[in-house]
Amino acid sequence: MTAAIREANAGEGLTERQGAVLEQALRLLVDGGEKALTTAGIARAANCSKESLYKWFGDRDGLISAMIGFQASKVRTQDVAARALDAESLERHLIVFAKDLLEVLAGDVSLALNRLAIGQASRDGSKLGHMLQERGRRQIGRRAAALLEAGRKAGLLTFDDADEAYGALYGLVVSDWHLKMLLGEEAGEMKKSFSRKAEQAVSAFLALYGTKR
Amino acid sequence: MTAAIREANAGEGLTERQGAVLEQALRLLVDGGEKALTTAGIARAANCSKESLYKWFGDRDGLISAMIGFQASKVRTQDVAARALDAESLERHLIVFAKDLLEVLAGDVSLALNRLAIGQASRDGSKLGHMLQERGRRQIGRRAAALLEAGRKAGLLTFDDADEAYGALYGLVVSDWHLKMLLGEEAGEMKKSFSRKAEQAVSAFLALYGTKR
DNA sequence: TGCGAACCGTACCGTACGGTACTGATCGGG
DNA sequence: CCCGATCAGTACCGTACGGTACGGTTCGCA
Repeated sequence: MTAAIREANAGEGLTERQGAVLEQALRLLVDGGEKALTTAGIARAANCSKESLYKWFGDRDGLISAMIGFQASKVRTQDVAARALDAESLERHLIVFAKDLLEVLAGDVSLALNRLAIGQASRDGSKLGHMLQERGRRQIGRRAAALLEAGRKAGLLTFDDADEAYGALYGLVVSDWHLKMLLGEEAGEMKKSFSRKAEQAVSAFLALYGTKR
Repeated sequence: MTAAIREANAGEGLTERQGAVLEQALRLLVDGGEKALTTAGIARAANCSKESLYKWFGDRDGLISAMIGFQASKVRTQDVAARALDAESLERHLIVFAKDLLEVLAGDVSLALNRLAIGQASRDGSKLGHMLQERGRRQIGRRAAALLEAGRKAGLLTFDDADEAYGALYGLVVSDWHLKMLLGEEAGEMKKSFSRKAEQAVSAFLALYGTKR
């Protein structure tokens, strides 16, 4: 935990103290939503002064941006070694990917940050939205793209447009669950069905884009 | 327009004046996001007094709830006549449904209300979220369920769990476009590809659940 | 014509937030 | 031992919002 934070700080050019402050800010956001994310509240929760907040992050928007960057740099998606790929291991990797995707999207920090960015999308020219897409989504997208490409190179998958294939995989896996969770549907019950959901989605995806059946 | 609003008012128990006020409030929300949705702003835009707003809707939350109900009752999804369904007409109906779904989700009022409900999901116990799901989503879901059931009865589709099949259709059609739009991605470019996207999604869906191929 | 209800416009109040300024304490280096 | 920098804690300011109260106007109705 602390090691991951220290690495995140290094990547973002933050001191350990600043990282701890951002951690508290994320906790406030997760617990109470955007309304709870006040400068006074953050200062109180993190035992720092408001003046320091403004010195370190400029203003409230800068602090929110730093929170997104900080959280993104904590999540590292390891690329799967793409060698020795057969039909069974491809399916296994796809299922793992699908479960990871569902669990990332259902994470409370991810949900809180997405809610925050969506709530500000109409006023800030979607700056936070782009940042969230670039720092969060794009990472896991690359991992999937690499996996799909490896499957294609191994003759296990067939598709012309990789983006289209990824879109189908994403849709089959996520469907409308993400939106339901963003709207506040209790995630507790859902999480137990993630495994089954992931297997079904991958099975359907392979039926569409696999070469085997 | 006015006829639709009058009908909406009747369904919601609103006077024409109140409907006009809600219309202005929706316009404010679409143009400026939640920040622009102030009681003073609504009163100014609708040429009414704040006192009337509180008299009619109770408080700000009541007004927002009324906005959701008002908008939902304006959109009426006509059920497709399910007779004389062959493979080609089923596909045509599915494509129309897919395009309608994408266009509804991309509508600026829908996006604004979803952003508003998502932004409040953490503080109000997802009351608005449930309302949006019940009044908006559920309607179009029923239309799809009826279509799928008709296809199954006609021997053109095969599935055990209708919800699962609908989830797959929804995911294939929408993928991550809805989230991208909620995050502020410009919808102008996207809309032109809705037709192609709908056809591809339906084609994939039929490959999964159709009996023909 | 007179009356009362509804309502617009505005002024008003309490509160809460973003951001700034000040004070005092801690601490490392010369 | 002192100096400068950093920072916590707090007080403070301007603003904007939700909600309420009040004067003036319109309009239906008896």
